[in-house]
Amino acid sequence: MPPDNDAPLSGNLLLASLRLPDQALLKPHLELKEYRRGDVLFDAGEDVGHITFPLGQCVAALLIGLQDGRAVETATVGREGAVGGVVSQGSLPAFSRAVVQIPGSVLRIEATVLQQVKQTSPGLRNLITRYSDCLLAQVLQSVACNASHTIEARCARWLLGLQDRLGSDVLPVTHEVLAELLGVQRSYLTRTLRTLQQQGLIQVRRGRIIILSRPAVEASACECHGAVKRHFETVLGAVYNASGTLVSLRPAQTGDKQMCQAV
Amino acid sequence: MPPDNDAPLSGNLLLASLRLPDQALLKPHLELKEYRRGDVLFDAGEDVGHITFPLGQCVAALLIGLQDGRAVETATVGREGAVGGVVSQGSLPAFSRAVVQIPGSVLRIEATVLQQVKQTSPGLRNLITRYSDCLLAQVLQSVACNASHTIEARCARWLLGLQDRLGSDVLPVTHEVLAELLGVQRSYLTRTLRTLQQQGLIQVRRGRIIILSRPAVEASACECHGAVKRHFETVLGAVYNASGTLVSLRPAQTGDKQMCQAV
DNA sequence: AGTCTTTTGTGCACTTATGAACAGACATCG
DNA sequence: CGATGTCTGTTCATAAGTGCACAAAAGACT
Repeated sequence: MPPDNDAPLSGNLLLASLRLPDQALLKPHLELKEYRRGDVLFDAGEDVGHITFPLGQCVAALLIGLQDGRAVETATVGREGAVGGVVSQGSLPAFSRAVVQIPGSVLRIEATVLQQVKQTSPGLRNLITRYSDCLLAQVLQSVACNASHTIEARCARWLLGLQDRLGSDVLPVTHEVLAELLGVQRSYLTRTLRTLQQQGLIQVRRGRIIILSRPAVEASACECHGAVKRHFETVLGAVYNASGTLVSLRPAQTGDKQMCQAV
Repeated sequence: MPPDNDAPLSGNLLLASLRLPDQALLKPHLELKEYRRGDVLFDAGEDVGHITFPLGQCVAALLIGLQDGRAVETATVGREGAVGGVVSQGSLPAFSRAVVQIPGSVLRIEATVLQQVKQTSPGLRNLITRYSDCLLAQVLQSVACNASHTIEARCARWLLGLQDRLGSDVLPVTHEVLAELLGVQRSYLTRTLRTLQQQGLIQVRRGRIIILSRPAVEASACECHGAVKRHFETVLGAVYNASGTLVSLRPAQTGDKQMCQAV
């Protein structure tokens, strides 16, 4: 696996937000890979060898497997983030499984190498800390969401989240897959989607869900999507376009450095 | 708030697991405080000024407030952990609210000071990173748990978690409070507790729940409590006594250092 | 075209949980 | 002691979601 020096760092918003010198530090170590739906980046209990940065439309999910065989999604990660030892720094066994949901390409770097580069780059340390905080926020919100909100609201929330990451109205997921991720019954989810369709919010097609009116979907969704989005804005300087899609992260600022000098 | 140099570091398992030189670094900056039930350590959106280490039986909860006024618990933290910018390093606005659930004393340190001390102590950096990972694990598991498990199972899980932290069979909580934390209806929770009592697992008293048979409660609980406990064991070297209570964390090891040199 | 597989739609019995209301029990404090 | 406030027990109607079974539709493949 020879490092790919033409790696398109700009395809991942975290990497793109780094200053050029920091990007240059990482570039020689980044490896470009393709993944297909269902590919497992790492499994619970395994050592996380690499940090993976999804590019473009690629989306991965962090899953927690339960005894009854189900595997519930705890976080979604697209080109706005990274997967693998983000918090644990890659040196601890993973608690969750990471699975590719929407196929695409990624850049990845060996966890140990990333640690070394971090030593020399306050900007990188700062960025990863801020992203860690956003990842935690996402998960925290989901705890409350799953405890309190209806399947309809959670489903709408999930659709918005995927749209943000894909930048497309056409979401390539089956009812089956979505039901599993949400941890609910497939047949009930079908009915829920049907309801949303009848209200004109979405269109259900075999293997894909098409968002017709994002504002209407937002109205059906719980507040959780918005709450997490806001945290991404304040902490990572996330910028969204008119249709709600995440387009960039604010580059690291001088003031930020201070935060992570010690880290 | 003059530093308290007689601070009983041993009352918090994280602090106690530090080597003596690291403890000495922190000691002059630690402030001993008392908290009562309901005291708010910080609120969502606020800057987190301090990292707080609960001592003895003191327990705090991280809450996510929802639009309908409810506030659901996303994590419980007792003497095994710390609250406040654990992941964000205290330099970012909090996403959750931290509220004292079981009164008691804590040690706390200013976030900026902790950052400075971390610069000089690999052992401390390592410890906090490992704890961060465990905190995340706890939250990840709760996402799946809230999506999939019945209130009865989740309630039993919660009772076990509190017992671990208190080291006592008598849990001082009202139905009202517990229902709010779990994000469920109080009247239904009362029924659930009644069921558990009829099975001889617990005893319900005004303002407290008494665990009669821990093994039986474990059997009623979902796997989530065990899964998180196991992660604490592997990552923090948590040690439990015969009755299941968390008694200590493995001191930092030489090999661990490597992990966080960069951080 | 026809066959096969995957995905979606729907029916039905049943369980889990909500929401609201109210009575009774307990504790505490003057 | 009696008054008061907080907790707990229970009821009832209703909503939300499960679990299973099977039919119908949409693609995919010869």
